[in-house]
Amino acid sequence: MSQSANFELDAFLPYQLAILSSRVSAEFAEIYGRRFGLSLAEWRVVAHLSAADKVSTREVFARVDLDKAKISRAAQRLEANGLIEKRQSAVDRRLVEMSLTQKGRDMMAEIAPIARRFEADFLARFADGDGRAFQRLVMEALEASK
Amino acid sequence: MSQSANFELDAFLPYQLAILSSRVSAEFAEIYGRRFGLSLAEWRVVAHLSAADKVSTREVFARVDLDKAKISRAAQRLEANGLIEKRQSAVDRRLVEMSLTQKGRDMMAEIAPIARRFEADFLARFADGDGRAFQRLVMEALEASK
DNA sequence: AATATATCGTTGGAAATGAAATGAGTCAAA
DNA sequence: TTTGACTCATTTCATTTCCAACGATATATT
Repeated sequence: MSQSANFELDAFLPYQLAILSSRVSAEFAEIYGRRFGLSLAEWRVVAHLSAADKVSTREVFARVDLDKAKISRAAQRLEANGLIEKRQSAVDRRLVEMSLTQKGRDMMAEIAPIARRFEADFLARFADGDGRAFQRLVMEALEASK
Repeated sequence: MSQSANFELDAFLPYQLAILSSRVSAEFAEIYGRRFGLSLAEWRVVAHLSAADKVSTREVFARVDLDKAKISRAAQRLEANGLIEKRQSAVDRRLVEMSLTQKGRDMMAEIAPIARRFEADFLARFADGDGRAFQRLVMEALEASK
């Protein structure tokens, strides 16, 4: 009998990782969704903008793991809601430079501590120093899979 | 100036986790997609069935982190392709019992070692014993977030 | 038994998604 | 300086997804 067909999905790391990630994301999305009406794509865009302003769609695209169409649509909604500004780059007129408005910065100033707290709470679920170890290993895996 | 608005998305664990998970899933999906024409949902269903046969949609739903509609549609395609069988449960006629056909078992017998190899290769990217440590911590996190 | 309530899997339809097409702009080579 | 090959952001369109409704069945209450 082919015993190798007997496969334990639960013990399969890619699956475990997917479950963990989707749970954590869903938990956090619940917060910024309920509180600020943001979608995941919108959250990522404003979060990225808060660190590096004057950013083109293309740069966001390169850094944030969303496809161009999603970013473009997220940016449209963010602009409509007054959270970001978009303007054509003077240097290269194909590029759209996005930046947070004051309203956008205010919102990020509210979300940032909530996000940090969320992360801290998550890490606190681990025993002892395991939280930090976990984060270190996640970063190691990210480096290795680039 | 509100410095707390300055948020480093790259260093935010939920984001890191999402990136890592989607990269790993995409890599593996490439394999079962190209080689067996399976979607993610289909892969999960057959993988789950390989360990526990005679399973209702509802049980798959409970264990596999997919919504009912997706499972139902995945099962339809799998049945159409002769990989699973569906029959009404004699005990409770609302339930649909799914199980792998011989063809389905054969396919899983092919995929299983590929999956195990994929996982091993991924773990080997880590330094030293870090791979096992990582998997242990992922499981710890899953337990803690139930 | 009759009725009400809950659960099962599937389906319909609105919304989201992603791949490719589009149109505007840049740049290099002849 | 014209041509052609690229690149950028948006839009289009076919597909997928998700939620809620549905019909069928089961269970609890009267």
